This record gives sequence, C-alpha cells and structure tokens, in this order.
Amino acid sequence: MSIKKVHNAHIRALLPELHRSLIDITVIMNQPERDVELLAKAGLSLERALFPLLVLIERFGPIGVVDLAGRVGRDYTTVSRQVARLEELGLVTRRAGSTDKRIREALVTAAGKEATGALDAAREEMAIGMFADWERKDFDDLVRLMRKLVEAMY
Amino acid sequence: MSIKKVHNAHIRALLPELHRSLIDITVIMNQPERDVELLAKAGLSLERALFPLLVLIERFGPIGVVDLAGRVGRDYTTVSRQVARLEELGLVTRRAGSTDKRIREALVTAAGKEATGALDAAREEMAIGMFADWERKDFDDLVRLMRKLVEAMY
DNA sequence: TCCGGATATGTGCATTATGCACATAGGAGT
DNA sequence: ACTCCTATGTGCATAATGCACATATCCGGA
Repeated sequence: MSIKKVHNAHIRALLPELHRSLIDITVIMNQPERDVELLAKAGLSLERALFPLLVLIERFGPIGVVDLAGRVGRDYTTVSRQVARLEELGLVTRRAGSTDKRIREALVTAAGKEATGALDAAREEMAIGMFADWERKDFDDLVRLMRKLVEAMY
Repeated sequence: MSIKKVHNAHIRALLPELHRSLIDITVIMNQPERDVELLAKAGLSLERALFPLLVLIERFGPIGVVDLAGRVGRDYTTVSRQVARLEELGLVTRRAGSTDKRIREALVTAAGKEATGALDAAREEMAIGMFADWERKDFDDLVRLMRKLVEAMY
C-alpha cells in the first residue's frame, strides 16, 4: 500500500468545505445559550464576557494574562480585569508564576471546576447521543485528525 | 469487514481530547490578528466587532438578523446595528426576505466579497503549507468527518 | 375572515466591556 | 549597572451591548 501525499490542487479544491466546517464549529462553540442555561441550573449566573474565560482557564490553566488574552482575542488589560472578576467570584485563583515573578497565573478553584464540570457532564450526555450511530473507526479518526489539525495550525 | 459502532464508554474516554481540540480550534478561529492584518493590507480597517459578522454573512448569506444573531451569540438588536454599519461601509447590502416581508436579509457586496476573498487567498496559502506532508487519505477523512461532525452537532 | 399571539426588525437609553495611555516591577542581555 | 523588553494593573473615554418599547408582518384557530 503506497503512501500518497495530498496535492496542492486537491487541498485547494477541498479547502472551502473544510473552512466552512471550521466556521460552523466556531459558531456552535461560540453559542452560549445552552451552557448559560446549565450554569443557571447550578445556581450560577456568569456575566456574558466571563464565561468563555472560565472555560479556557480550566482547559489551559495555570495561565498568565497575556497568554490568555491571546487566546480570546482581547486586549490583555481587558482580560486582566475579567480574571480579577472571576477571582472575586471565587471561580479562579491566582498565584505568581513559577519561573517568572511578573506572571499571575490563573487556575480554577474547586467551585470553578464544579461549574465547568456540570458543563462537561452535559456535553458528555449530548456526545453519547450524537455519536451513537457512528462507526468506531470514523470516531477514532475524527479524534486523531482533529488533534493533528490543531497541531498543524499552532 | 464488520462494521463496528462506537460504544458509549469509548466515547466517554475520548471525549475530553475531542473537546480540547474543539476548544483549540475555536481559539484559533477567534483570533483576529492575522485577518485584521490582511484586511489592513487591502486598505480596509474594520471595527473589531464587525469582522466576524462579515465572514458569517459571506458564508451564510443571504441571512436575516435573528438568524445571524443566533450564530454570533449576541442580542439581535446588537447584530441589527452591526449589519447596518456594514451596510454603511458598503460591505453588505440588505433586501427584503423572499417569503417573509419582515425579514431583512444581508448579503455581501462586491466590495465585501473582495475583502473576504483576500482572507480566503491567504488561508489557502497557509493551508497548502500546513497540509503539505499529510497523507491524502487523512486529509480527505478530515474533511469528510468534520462535515459529518458539524451535521451531527446541528 | 378576523383576531390574537408570535416573530422580525429598529431605536432609545443605561450599563457593561473594551482598548489606549500610563505606571510599576521583573527579566535578560550587554 | 544600564537598557530594553515584557507582565500586570489602573484611569479614562469610547465602543458595544442588552433591555424596554415600538411598529410591521405572519400564522393559526375560531
């Protein structure tokens, strides 16, 4: 079985479709309604702007302000204020960076973890339904190729 | 070759990784720096909030305000204002809906298409480099499975 | 056919979010 | 030690936002 590399023309031909899928995923991931609802059920009402930040801190934390700002596409001063707000709410805590004293790394507290945990549980339930009739190979390939794509994009 | 469906336990096991990839992609797609730079090169400076909207209108247009608002996770009144701004700038135009006179569908103008076209060209160049050493099968599977994923999520 | 409720859009207004200018403190290289 | 770069925070003015309200259209049931 020979290994065939993908040609430029082929990439060009399929890129619009791939890009559309990326946009679609961004749209879905940027929609807060369901997640806000789940948080409300847990007695948590989070300001619109703070929500994505909590998710990112849980995912990428411990993380400094400038790094985090780069990931949400906001000025770092805005993000600094937002993290401070999350800290007030007890959802994240901050500590000095391990190698650089200027850095104030944010990481989720137990309360923050609980909030994102509720979202995780809901996502899991949804995923079970969603992938129920997928072939195992397709699912595994999706996971593998998505990771490969992300690594190629960074 | 028997067709094996994916089991719940397997979905649960791989879901965190898949979710991480989804977050990573959202982060990358939400980063405006490179795109803003490209637009600037084309003599276009677009307000921060308007940019994602232009991309979505190009992708999903013709599209009404409420539908569009749902896709960006904003109040429809905000989006109505933003679309009005894009119209002032000549990047989109609006027309009455074909079946519903209440609807004001937005679609990109030639100027708007030109702007997004510059982004498309840059993306293409980047994609060629990115996928250069991918196997053709992997690339094709990625495109197919991403589309399949999006359809499952909607 | 008519009416009431639902839905699409737009405007005013107060609040929230944001980025820029500036400041302080720490890091790294010469 | 000095200089330049980088991380974070604060003040302030501006931009973006959502809610309350209004008008117009659509649709289903009586």
